[in-house]
Amino acid sequence: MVEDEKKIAESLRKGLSEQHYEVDVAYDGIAGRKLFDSNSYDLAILDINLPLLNGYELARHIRSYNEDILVIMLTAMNTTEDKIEGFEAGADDYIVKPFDFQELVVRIRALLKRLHHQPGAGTNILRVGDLIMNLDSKEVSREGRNIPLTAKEFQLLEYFIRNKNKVVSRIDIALNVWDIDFDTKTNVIDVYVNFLRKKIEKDFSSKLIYTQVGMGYVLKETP
Amino acid sequence: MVEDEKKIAESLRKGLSEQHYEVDVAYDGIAGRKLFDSNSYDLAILDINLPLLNGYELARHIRSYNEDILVIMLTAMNTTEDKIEGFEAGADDYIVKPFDFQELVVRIRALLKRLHHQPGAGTNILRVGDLIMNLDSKEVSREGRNIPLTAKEFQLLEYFIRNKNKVVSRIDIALNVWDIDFDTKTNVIDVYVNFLRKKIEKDFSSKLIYTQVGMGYVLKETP
DNA sequence: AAATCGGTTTAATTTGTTTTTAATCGGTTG
DNA sequence: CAACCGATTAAAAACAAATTAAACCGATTT
Repeated sequence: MVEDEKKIAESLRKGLSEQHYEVDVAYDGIAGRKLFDSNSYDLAILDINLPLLNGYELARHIRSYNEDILVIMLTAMNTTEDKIEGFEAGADDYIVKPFDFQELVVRIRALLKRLHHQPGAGTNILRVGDLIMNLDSKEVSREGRNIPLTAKEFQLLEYFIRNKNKVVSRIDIALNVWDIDFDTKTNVIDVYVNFLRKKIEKDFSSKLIYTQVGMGYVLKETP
Repeated sequence: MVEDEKKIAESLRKGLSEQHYEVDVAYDGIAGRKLFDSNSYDLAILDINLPLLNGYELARHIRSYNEDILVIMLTAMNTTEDKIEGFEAGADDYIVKPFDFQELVVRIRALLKRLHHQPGAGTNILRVGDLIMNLDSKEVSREGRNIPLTAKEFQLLEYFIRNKNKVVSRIDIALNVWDIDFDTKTNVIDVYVNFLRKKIEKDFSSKLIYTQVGMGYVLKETP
């Protein structure tokens, strides 16, 4: 928590400790930044009007180093513009003072429940944009249209989806989809990528599989 | 969105559509539940005082069926008890009417950014000043603009970044990026440094790669 | 047991991009 | 001012990927 009004800081720290949260407190922006740089936190509660470095800048600093840390802005500044700036700096929530302590606690809980929860963990469905893969029924569809795939095509696509936005090399693919070692002699992978492209891209409006010459392939949604 | 006041529902639907969100609307709790049972949504916006089935119950229904769907309560009920009940029913955010439409939009965005983001999937990112290199997606950007690099250019830049502020000799580069021994006959390195400079410095305000005559090159941020 | 079928792999060709070479230009230094 | 070092450019060579057709393989049918 970074909060320069020591009374508020202390009462919050006490309250949160009682809720079994571990809290470190800094009283100005620079001290807050130091804390974040040398520790590993789940969540940050930031005032905006802080000495030395304001809450927006501190939020941006935290965001640039770690996308996972949750950020709550806690401030008296209550115009919509302030809130928008707060969220743009990377905040996950924005609470206006004065506020009820209980509300802070439930909002913290709501955020933390998302932190270590793997989205999609319960389901056997993978998706990238409008492409949907059902791991149980082994069905794949795009724009609602069903696309029949063979076993190898399905495995390859599953590998791509599980590594979406990440360039995977032919060696990665060979190892994980074909269980073969480094073997330059074959071009099965290229052929299968071509098969997949024909089925999941041809007749559709947007590309999904991109070639990075000399590096591999990457499956990603067109923004 | 489940909202029984048709005027509000319609104006929100219109506004969100303009933000390129796809929105379905129901005007009572049971109709809302039907929508969720037969569709696959990312996010729900729920009023609390709804005919037939109230917002808390609907939120609980959604939660029991899918932990991933984000839920925003949007209601005139503004006591702390109401909020706590909303969050306990599984809400991710709670907005009190009347509210500014812009605030709703940024809060939706803040939630959605968490939805498909794999926490802990520590993104492999290197940065020097405003230059950002993503080792997973193999993307490089400066000042937010994307800069496509070829495989060798990428490897060379990665080597520079990993040795930032350090003068690296051509021999170092040859050894680490080209896997070749000291071979005066070639000038590939000079050519590639030139390629890089064209892509990451030309059209940008500051230099990054400096030549140390007789010693090598150094990548550093201009202070 | 042969023929067929779907799926997988190999091989060869075409196409496109990247990498390397080599020659020239330009500035700095002894 | 010439020798040297690096920058720049264009063209050649090398390489990587896309595409196509045909061969192969195993399961199933005839």
